Amino acid sequence: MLPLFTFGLVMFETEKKRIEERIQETFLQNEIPIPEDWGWAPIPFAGEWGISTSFFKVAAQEARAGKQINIGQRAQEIAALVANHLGLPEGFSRVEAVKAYMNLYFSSAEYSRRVVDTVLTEQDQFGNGVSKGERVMVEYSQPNTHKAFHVGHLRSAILGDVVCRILEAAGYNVVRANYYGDIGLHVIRWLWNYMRHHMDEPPPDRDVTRWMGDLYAEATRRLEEDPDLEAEVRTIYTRWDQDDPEVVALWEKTRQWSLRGFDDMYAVLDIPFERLYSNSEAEKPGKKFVQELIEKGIALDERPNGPVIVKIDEQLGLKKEKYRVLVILRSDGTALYATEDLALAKIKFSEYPDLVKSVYVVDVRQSLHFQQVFKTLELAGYDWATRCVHLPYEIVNLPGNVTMASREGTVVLLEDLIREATARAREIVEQKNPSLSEADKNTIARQVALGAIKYPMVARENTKVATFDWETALDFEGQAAPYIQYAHVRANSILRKLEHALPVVNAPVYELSPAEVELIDLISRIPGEIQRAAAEYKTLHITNLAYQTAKAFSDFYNQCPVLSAEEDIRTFRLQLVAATRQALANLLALLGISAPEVM
RNA sequence: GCCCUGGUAGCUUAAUGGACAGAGCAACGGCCUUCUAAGCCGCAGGUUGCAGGUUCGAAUCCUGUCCAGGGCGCCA
Repeated sequence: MLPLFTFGLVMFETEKKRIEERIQETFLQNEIPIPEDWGWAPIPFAGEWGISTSFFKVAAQEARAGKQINIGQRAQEIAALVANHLGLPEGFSRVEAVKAYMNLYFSSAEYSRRVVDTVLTEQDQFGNGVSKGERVMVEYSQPNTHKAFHVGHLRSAILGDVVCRILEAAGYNVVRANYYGDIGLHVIRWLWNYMRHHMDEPPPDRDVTRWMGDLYAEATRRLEEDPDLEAEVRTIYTRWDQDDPEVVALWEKTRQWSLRGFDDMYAVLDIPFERLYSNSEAEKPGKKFVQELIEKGIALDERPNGPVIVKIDEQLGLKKEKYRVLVILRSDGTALYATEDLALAKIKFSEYPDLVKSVYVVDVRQSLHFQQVFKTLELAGYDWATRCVHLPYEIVNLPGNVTMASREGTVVLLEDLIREATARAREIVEQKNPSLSEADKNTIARQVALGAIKYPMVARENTKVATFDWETALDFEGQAAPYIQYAHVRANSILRKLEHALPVVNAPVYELSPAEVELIDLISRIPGEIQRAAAEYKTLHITNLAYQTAKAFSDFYNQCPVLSAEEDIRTFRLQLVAATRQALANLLALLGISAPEVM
């Protein structure tokens, strides 16, 4: 059963209900069984606007019940029967039964005005669902301190941010969470290198994250050259574990440097967080929790000869291996990611007991890990464990399917990407709009660059590997964010030329052209697509719709003159342009991309 | 060995089990004294990896197989 909100039909709920009742009457009168599942779809022909349904399922049901029929023919018969009985409902201009489908074409006058008026009334709220009164937490980004922030880290940050924006628009109360990897062997290696070779060196004013990453790479190099030095690293780890004041103080100070660098980057990217967690804070609760699991008999303590483990499949009585074995504490008693993840989930639900979902935006390589963690929590008796969701995404690779690695020096740093993209966008603004002020040119360049960077991260299936290459990243044409921004700019440009205020209500509606119908149709789908995207955690539905709407507007722009049109047409077109500008701005906002006025 | 993803035009990709598989890039040919050409139009380009099956109907579901990537008790 398809949810009713699918395909933006939310705007026409009342009409649809009435029609469904009439269809049921037809079925009863003709002794046709009423099908279990019923679905409406938009009419898929460009420039045609309306709703459509098919009767294959009903006919197939009759065939299964023993009737000797040709399903295709019978379905068409039923479609014709229903269409006849239905007549022409109010608000529709045409009803047809064709190829077993019944197509109901909207009467453009009434519906187009309704769509345009709704957008212009609701403005930046257009598309948003009513509050669901439910809270959802989304954890995303999860950068490691003392390391660089590269393009590969971008997907979680941007995907998570956009998922949050979509959930908020859909009517959820969203808690945006980050989870810093601020302790672990990588951090200690960094500290070791700093203490031995850079003690008291201050971080640079700019590009702190790059510098942190450089020192980390240096540490790795030194340790590779002389593996014996690992002993020194382990000594520092022990000192940290035992709360040695010198090590802890240095750790806290340097950790702040990374966090400051991340804050700067999140500010540039316009990616906010509400609750910050770190694995250092989950470490001690994690160890305590492991102890509880041992006492409950869920975990098996093999120390000192082995680690603490949970034999999940055995606990569940599974014959085939599925969840396998999860190691939750090292044999030397130090914590693992799993230790901390168990505790963190508990912390989240004790802070927000009403979470209906706790989402983890983490790359796909950790799928098994999260299944294990969630299942272990379930075994421990926490009913909220089933509300934990791993939202996996594929990683960002370099051309040739090469994974970025700091050690290989193949990483593309976020700072560099933003700088390059902005410079490129700046050149183009200079060509297109030389008369703008320097400040405006810079702002626009920044908006275009960030849009171009963000869009490809959310405009593909989460489960598909993204490939980063400079050429594509710096291409501002075609199916990309600048195309959508440009459509917004053009709409704005028409409206700016108005001498008087936009006429607000009851613009007369004339016989609309296909380009106009297409545009209105797409705008009307926004509320439904937001719900669908939220239900499936799929940003792709929004990028698709944003691109299609921009494309429809470009068609309209080319085919339908606005300012030079005669009075009646002009009035409605102006409203349509205003509605489109609003719709595009709202869609871009959902993607965390700014909508420039000029570019 | 077991498990999870993906495989659609030269490249990047879209498509709720449904009406002719839709775009962008690249190539080629057009369109700026007309609301910004970061645009538009045209032209091409596909046995949806392969083989079976389910279904009235399969890119989509199932089975097998090939290719690519990933995961699998003390990495994160």
